[in-house]
Amino acid sequence: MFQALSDPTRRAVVERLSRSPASVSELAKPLAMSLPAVVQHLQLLEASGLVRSEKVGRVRTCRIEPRALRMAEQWINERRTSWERRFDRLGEYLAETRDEPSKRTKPRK
Amino acid sequence: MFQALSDPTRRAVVERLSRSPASVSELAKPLAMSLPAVVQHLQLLEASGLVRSEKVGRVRTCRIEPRALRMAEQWINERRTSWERRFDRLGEYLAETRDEPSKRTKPRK
DNA sequence: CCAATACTTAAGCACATGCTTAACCAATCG
DNA sequence: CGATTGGTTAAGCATGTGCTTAAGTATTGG
Repeated sequence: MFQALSDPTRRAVVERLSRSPASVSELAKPLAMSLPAVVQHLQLLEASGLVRSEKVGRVRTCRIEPRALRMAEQWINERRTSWERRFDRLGEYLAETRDEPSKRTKPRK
Repeated sequence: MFQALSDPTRRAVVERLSRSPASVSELAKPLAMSLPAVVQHLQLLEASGLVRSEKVGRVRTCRIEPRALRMAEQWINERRTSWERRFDRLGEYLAETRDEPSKRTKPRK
């Protein structure tokens, strides 16, 4: 999924789709590349779960899948907050042990 | 930055660093690859701003940079909420126009 | 029905990526 | 000191990625 978001073209597609669903050729229009190239990107986005699409008649309409985005968001959030919590505890520890030399020596185990 | 997060090894490193800072060889230990390979991943992570490191003596200590994570998180969040807001408005529209046939015909243009 | 539209499939190619090994440098340790 | 530890640099290689063009296949408007 991060794999899918790692390409600028695909992020542009996600950005476009975050506004409204669109057909393949609508998505391709602003992108300086051939239509098959765009389709390949869409296949990857769909495989990653970030985009869903369905074909009616001869036009395939693509829309974003917010659940996948939410998962990616959550992964990052967990790592970040995990670190920040640790950082906060360290701050508290430093505050507590300030001017307390007895607690500053040998805090290990 | 998403580029940096697109590799499983690098996500593992971020995961490890989200718990606590670590030296290069500590990071390398659980990874089934040579040390230079790990260093290359670290260089990429550092170039992306996700990780910061400093060398004291002969050991380089790496730590996570939460600001970069926050930015990635925010990018995803914006796209997701943009879509969900649109979705909500559509829901309202449908609710409003329910049982109002005059508004349901020819909404185009 | 015929042609235009909207993709789709397939093959191929250039460059990026993720490794490897070998050789090297600089701090420590005994 | 000389050996070890912790990391760095460089070169090379296999595979992956992001395109391309060419040649399809359905659908649909006139």
